[in-house]
Amino acid sequence: MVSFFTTPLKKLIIISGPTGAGKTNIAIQLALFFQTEIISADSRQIYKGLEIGTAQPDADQLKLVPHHLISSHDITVNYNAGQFEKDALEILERIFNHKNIAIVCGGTGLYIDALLYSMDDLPFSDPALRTELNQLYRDNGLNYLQSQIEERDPDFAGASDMKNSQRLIRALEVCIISGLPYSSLKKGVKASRDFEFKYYAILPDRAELYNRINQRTLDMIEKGFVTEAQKMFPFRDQNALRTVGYKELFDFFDGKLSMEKTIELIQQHTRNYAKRQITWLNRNKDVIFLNPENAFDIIKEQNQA
RNA sequence: GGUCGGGUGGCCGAGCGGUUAGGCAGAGGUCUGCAAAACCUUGUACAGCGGUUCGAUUCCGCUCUCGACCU
Repeated sequence: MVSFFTTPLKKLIIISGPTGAGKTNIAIQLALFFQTEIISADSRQIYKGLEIGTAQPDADQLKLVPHHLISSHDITVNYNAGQFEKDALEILERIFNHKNIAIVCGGTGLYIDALLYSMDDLPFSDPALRTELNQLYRDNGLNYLQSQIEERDPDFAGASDMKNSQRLIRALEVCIISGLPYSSLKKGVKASRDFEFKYYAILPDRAELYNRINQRTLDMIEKGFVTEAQKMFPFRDQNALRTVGYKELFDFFDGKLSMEKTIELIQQHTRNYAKRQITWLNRNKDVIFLNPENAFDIIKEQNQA
């Protein structure tokens, strides 16, 4: 029964979409319009020192609107989706204390899903165990991981990730920590959130998107991306630096690539990344796709009180 | 003009008388704590024309073409 005294739910507006679609600007415009704050959902913009290469909002933009989880972590930190879920919920609660609308902006689909739909209560990864499993994989190959999984979690063994060492290692890790099969712990039950959301994806047409990506790469170089990457060179083994742009520039520093080839590869790999993001968004029926041109107006209309 | 090498799918690149090279790109896809990551699916191409052969991308000849060297 609908009550007159039901307090209206707080609302979360998600601005996602592939890299280079123009999310940042739209999110800032919306934040200004709704007088609220932005939580970034980007697995790489979270790191300090990657300002140019991950296209973080610049100083002026950051002054316009309060941002969260931008340049907030040291590059030696191993951040992850589970942590993001916790952090984002916490920040969101603070924002909702005095605002009715909050904005999440970012292209890391897994992080957004974690926030919106929650993750099962699986154990976090244990660094020591993770290192050990990585070592075992290096020494004994994929076959070893596969046979371990077949033993501990036959149901998972039927899944399609049997050639994916990364997923195999995580599954094994969960089996070992919990003493239970990984697949038995994946309940797939969505936690209920005390806010409602609108999940938008900014999506230019493919040719336009690729043009933007190519141009933006050139702009980054112009802004000093090479110098920024040089500073990060000593940290190349950190997960934070397993990132499009930095990887290619590291090869350039190693003398493996010409600058021309480096730029070409950065553009190409960024396009590949964008395509994967689109694939991710496509399968989610909550996602509302919008053109960059009219996205702001439509979102404004759909969310005005 | 002569000699010697080469010409393989959008690109790189093996190979061989009869069997799928492979990689990259492109396209599509997977996705529960590394996600800008990791992984999966997808391409019948051998310069052209003749010849040899049961069979030629692979052998021979010619043509075209690229490169190197010589005159």
